[in-house]
Amino acid sequence: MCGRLRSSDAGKKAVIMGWVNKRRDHGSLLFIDLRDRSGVTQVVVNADRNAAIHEKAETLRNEYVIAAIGSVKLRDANTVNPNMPTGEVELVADDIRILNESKLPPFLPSDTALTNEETRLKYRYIDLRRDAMQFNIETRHNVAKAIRDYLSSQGFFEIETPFMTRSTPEGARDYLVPSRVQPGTFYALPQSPQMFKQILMISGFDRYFQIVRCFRDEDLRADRQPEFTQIDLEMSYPQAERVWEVVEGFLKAAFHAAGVEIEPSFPRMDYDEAIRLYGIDKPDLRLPAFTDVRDCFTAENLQELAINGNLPVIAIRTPKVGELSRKERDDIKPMFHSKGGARVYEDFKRIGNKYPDAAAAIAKKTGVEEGDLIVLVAGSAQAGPQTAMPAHRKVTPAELAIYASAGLLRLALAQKYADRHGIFKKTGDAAKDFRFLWVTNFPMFEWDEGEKQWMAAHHPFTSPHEQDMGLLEQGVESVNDPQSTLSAVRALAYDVVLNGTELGSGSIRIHRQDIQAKIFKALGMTDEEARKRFGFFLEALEYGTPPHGGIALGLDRIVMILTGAESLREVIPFPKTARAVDLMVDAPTPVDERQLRDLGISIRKPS
RNA sequence: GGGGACGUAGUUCAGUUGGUUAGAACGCUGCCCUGUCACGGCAGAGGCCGCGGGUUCGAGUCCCGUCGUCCCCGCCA
Repeated sequence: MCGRLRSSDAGKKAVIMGWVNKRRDHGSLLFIDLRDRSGVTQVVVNADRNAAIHEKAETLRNEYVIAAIGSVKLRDANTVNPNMPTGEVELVADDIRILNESKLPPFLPSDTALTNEETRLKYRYIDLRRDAMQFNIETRHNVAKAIRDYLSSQGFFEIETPFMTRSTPEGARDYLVPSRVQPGTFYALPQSPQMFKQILMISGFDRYFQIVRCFRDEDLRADRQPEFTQIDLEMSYPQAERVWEVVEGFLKAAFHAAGVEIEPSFPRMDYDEAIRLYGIDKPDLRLPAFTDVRDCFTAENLQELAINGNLPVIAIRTPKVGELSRKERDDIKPMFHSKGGARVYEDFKRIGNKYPDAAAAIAKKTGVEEGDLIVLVAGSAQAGPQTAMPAHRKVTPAELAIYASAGLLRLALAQKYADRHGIFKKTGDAAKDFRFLWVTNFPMFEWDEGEKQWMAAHHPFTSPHEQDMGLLEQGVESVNDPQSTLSAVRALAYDVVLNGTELGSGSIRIHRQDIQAKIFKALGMTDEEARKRFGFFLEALEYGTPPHGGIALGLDRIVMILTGAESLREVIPFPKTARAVDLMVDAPTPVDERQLRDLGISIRKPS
């Protein structure tokens, strides 16, 4: 209630409770800013009016919890504070009750400079009192509620699935939960409810959703936590487009709940095109696309520069960076992570001096403007042997190496010079600030050079394209061959991308047991192995499985983008550090020998 | 597994070429102050310079190791 008082409440009696945000002591007149989740109101205590209350108010300290009882008064015109929503009124205290005292916290919620994250995480309950965190958590609630309401209105049932389930060796590492009743065996926490939601389709709940925690034991990033929340959904008999409509619908509702009006439908792009234009399968459309400028050079130019002219020569344009100093140019090279022999030419001026014709052609083709930075990425003329070069794929591995290296550099440059080009700054125009994209037609399989076998690019339950069934048939006959036609099989898989962040990923699933068997075979699994791992699921597929498909979106990431947060930790109340530690509760910890004995577990000491 | 940044008062930071007693702001404590809202004034307390070792007459500063936080690559069906 602290933040709700307005001039219309003037004259009313009020009781407000909250934390002492700030005390300003003027001797016999003192002011208390009282804070709760709704905001801050100024409480006035005057010794002339009530000496006993004033004396008590003088003992108040930051973060004490108090009740202030009094009447709401319009402030005199010269004491109105236009910077706060409650600034036209104040509460004149008739009584102050100290509900609880507080030790001096290591930092104050009202501090302007942000304390280091280690301290914030250890004292998370203090950190969460901050305005910004209260706003993030409130936004999260509003977004989740809007999605629940929207999907419910579209006939989806929210159905829970188990957290203690079966370990599947594919994909991310599992978090394991030992069984006491059956020592030596383990449950796994779900990486996603994938198989359960498909089984729900087989069970006749033709529209399912769940806002559900998922667990993956992999290394963390700013946008990756070991436990995270997905908006998971699945529907029967859909075309991919129908799934997209549903997603666009709930995202519109979710963004509306956060005060942002977006207008579906979102643009669509083939995976191959995303790679060619942006070097990544989650393009940030706010930044310029690549330009392939290999035709701007003569054959002699390319030879002198030791560039392979049969591979793309990528011009990365970063707008409005301005003239770079020698040192700034030198700093570009370390930002470049070369994959498969790709090389960077960061000094475009030098190329301009040596090859003025080429530079002019490049400038024209990229549409460069005054102050834009151009950096070239190309393949080495002495490129090593192409070990895996499926002829069927539109983008070959050698090309991919160049596109991918350039894609990472494009983002790194845009990040580094964000202050100069200002592209990431919010304009207030949702169509510019939030660039959504569907990326479609992912490859079904990717060749794993280490394991010497094909892996599912999405997951093994994804349906191949109807037109590519022939390639699948042909490909399963040579599953150990990186040149196999499996490379050309497209999946009915799709990602929804926002500003370069993958929000979610889904697919139309396989509903026929014979095709599922072929996929497992392509992945190098024998019938026996497939039965062992997924037997229950394969069996279910044989009892009248409807065609079905779905998607899962990261709730944390959606809220992160909506709130402008720099990391997921800002939108998760109790997150973990980069080493997957909870600094507040201090987890994980060793456990008692007795607990281990019950579970039949002994710890192998790391050597 | 690899690369990088950081670690100094409760907090945010400064600390020169290695040189006497390690500073500032905010916060905190006490006193003063009747219209402040980043209130103001006076006085004061507060330091294992992350930890361990080394070089040196002398280390916050240089070297090695280690711990912690953050970012990136790998990894994340």
